[in-house]
Amino acid sequence: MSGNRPSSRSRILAAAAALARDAGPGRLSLDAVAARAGVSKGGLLYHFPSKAALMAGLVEDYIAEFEAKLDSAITEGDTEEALMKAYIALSLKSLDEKQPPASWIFSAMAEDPDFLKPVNEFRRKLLQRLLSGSADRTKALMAYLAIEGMHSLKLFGSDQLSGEDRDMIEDHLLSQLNEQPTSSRQ
Amino acid sequence: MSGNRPSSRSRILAAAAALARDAGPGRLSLDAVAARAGVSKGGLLYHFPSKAALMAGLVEDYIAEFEAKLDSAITEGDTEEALMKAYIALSLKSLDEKQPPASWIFSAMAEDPDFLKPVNEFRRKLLQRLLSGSADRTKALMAYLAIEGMHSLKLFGSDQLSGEDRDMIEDHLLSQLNEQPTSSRQ
DNA sequence: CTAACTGTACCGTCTGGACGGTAATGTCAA
DNA sequence: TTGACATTACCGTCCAGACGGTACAGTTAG
Repeated sequence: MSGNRPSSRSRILAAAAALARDAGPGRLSLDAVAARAGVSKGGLLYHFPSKAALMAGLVEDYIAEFEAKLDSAITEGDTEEALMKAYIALSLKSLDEKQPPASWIFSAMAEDPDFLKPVNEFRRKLLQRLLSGSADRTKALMAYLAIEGMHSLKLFGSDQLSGEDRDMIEDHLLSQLNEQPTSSRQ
Repeated sequence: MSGNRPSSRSRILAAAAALARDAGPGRLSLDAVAARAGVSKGGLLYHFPSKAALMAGLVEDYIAEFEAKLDSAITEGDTEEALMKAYIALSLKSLDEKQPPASWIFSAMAEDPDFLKPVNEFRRKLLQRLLSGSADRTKALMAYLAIEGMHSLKLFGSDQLSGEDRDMIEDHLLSQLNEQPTSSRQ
């Protein structure tokens, strides 16, 4: 369904994301996005016939990109634990580097919280896979929540965690994978 | 600085929070808030002379309320660990019950991310206190991040966690408080 | 010929905010 | 006690600008 246009579509999406970061999530107007993408407003509306379509496109690409990275990080035949390992590495990498936060999420949320439903659905399935592949449910939940927490801090522009703290957490999460479960009930 | 007005000011704030939940964070207009609060727009502008002032009021009350609850939960003379215990209990309670999420945060974020600076600052200090009162930095960080993660899930309207999962996490977090630290470096 | 635009001109709606007015309550000097 | 004035707490109206979206004629590359 999603075409593999190399230039315009992705340039518009990138411009929208950059604009939400630079100008603030509330300043994400069609005019501003078009200007930033170097495209006329008519051209923007050609690719995304409404603002809702733009938001949906942002969400779609966001999920697809993450899924692709996750899939490529986990080679076939791996154990179920490999998924958790890949998820930890992938998340921490996106957190660690100077990669900017996905501030456009706030734009989508303000426009209509339903735009984020596909993301929630994706995450729900991911958590299920993570849990089913883990011997200790509590530890797996803690890992997932801690990563979610770091994403949240990043998203809200908080710099409460130092690089060393992040490394500590990563070490901790990875080391937990190679331990036997402690009192896993059910 | 913040007066203890019993009716109008707090009614407006409550109306704003309710409206962000019901109509969506992007629909938080002065007109809508005024109507919901049973006040004319002029009346609203009397209490909050600009939309920015409204947002600041929301943030201020949010922090003050949380701080008050935290302070009242921790009696004087308690050990440093009591703060973490109180924080866990307080957070989980606000997560567990049918208490609605603070969706107005998205409105504030869309308007201007700087509105959330006081919240980040408050949280930063809280984390410092939490860490300084903890023997095992990694465990304390994990606890903080896991709670942050649960807050994030709630805020984004995700229901990935069941009530049992939340109870499991709470048990885990509290049990961690009564254990000796494992390989605390530095 | 067609797809992929550009550019311009609009339109209706919503929004923050300014403004003037007003009723009630309080203050205080003569 | 009373009259003059000040403050508080609003109400109702108005407006300029921004916004999403439409319409359409023209242009350019394959």
